[in-house]
Amino acid sequence: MAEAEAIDIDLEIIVQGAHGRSKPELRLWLRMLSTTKLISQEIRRRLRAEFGATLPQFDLMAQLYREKDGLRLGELSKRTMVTNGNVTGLVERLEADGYVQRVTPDGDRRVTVAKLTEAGVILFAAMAAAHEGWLQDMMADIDPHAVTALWSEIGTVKTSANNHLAAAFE
Amino acid sequence: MAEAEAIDIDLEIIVQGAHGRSKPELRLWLRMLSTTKLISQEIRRRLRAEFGATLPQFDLMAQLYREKDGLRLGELSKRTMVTNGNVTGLVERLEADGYVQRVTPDGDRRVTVAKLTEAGVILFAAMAAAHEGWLQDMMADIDPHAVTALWSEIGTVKTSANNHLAAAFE
DNA sequence: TGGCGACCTTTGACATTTCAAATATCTGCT
DNA sequence: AGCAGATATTTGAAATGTCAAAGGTCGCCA
Repeated sequence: MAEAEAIDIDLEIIVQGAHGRSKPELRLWLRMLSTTKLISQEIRRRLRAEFGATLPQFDLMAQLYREKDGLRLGELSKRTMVTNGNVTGLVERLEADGYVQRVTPDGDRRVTVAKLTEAGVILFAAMAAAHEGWLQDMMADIDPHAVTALWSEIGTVKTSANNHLAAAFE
Repeated sequence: MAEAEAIDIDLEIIVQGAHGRSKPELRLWLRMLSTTKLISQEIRRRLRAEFGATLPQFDLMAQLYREKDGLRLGELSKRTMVTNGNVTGLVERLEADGYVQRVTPDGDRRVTVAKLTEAGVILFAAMAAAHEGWLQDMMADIDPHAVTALWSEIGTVKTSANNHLAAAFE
């Protein structure tokens, strides 16, 4: 299958107009976006193939995994960067599958707390181990120093972006 | 509104187990993912607010913009990294809005070629200009040298990932 | 010339996504 | 007590996303 050649074409050919050259910020963004998309899709494929799970489910379970007491849906929403309405459905399906359980605490009946079931803990532990391995595999060709350096540099990107969001004009 | 504080919590708190420390590759991945998500969402908000358009529509139009003769849907699918089935609907809606036109070439009736209409060209040009500005804004706090360096380093990430995809075992 | 296999797009079933509006519940103030 | 405003979640509509299967069309070869 001529699947591989498709991969190099990619999003990076976006915008940068007929004129040709585009601003470095735009180039960087397009490369970040296409790289992230590429890796995400690979992870999604493998999660599906090996565990029958989706990436959003994995993300959600990851948050619950490190909070044994569970999380309110609003907290889950913030941490997964997913809207409230979306969390509702995600949790619903995970509950139907028996990996997550919903509880309403006594104190406040507006609140719903989601936590992993035992089956959920077991499944997630397996997925997390595989997931980490996949990443090491996919990043195997990168100089280890570069990995750390990149982590740090991308931190500045994130900070900068955070400081220039239109929404949060408090 | 306590919107800003949510942003720093984020995906990065994924996985890395109860044990704490996680592999550098995983940390890098989580940071790339959360940063990309953050910026994507901001762009989506602004596209919607200022142009009533969605990000996938923008992406698709970007591809068509630089190919005046249009693209076959399969090509569009590869370049936007979106599945075939998805492209069908995307193009359908853009056609309904009058920004894209579908044509079946004489030679091969299996093929559908999509191209921007005049209205599409005009709209996209405006969006692209704004889009580039938003990115420069969001990346304003980054050292310009770092922007270029990052672009290059992320290239190695992309290459490495590409070389370790499970799918393309040709 | 008939048909098989390859190629291109659409369709259908689901899951995820966002936004906005609707529900429920709680809190504090009068 | 009682209600206004703040909080928390759900719902509903529309778009996007995947995958697998189905539909056409084409090319080639026996």
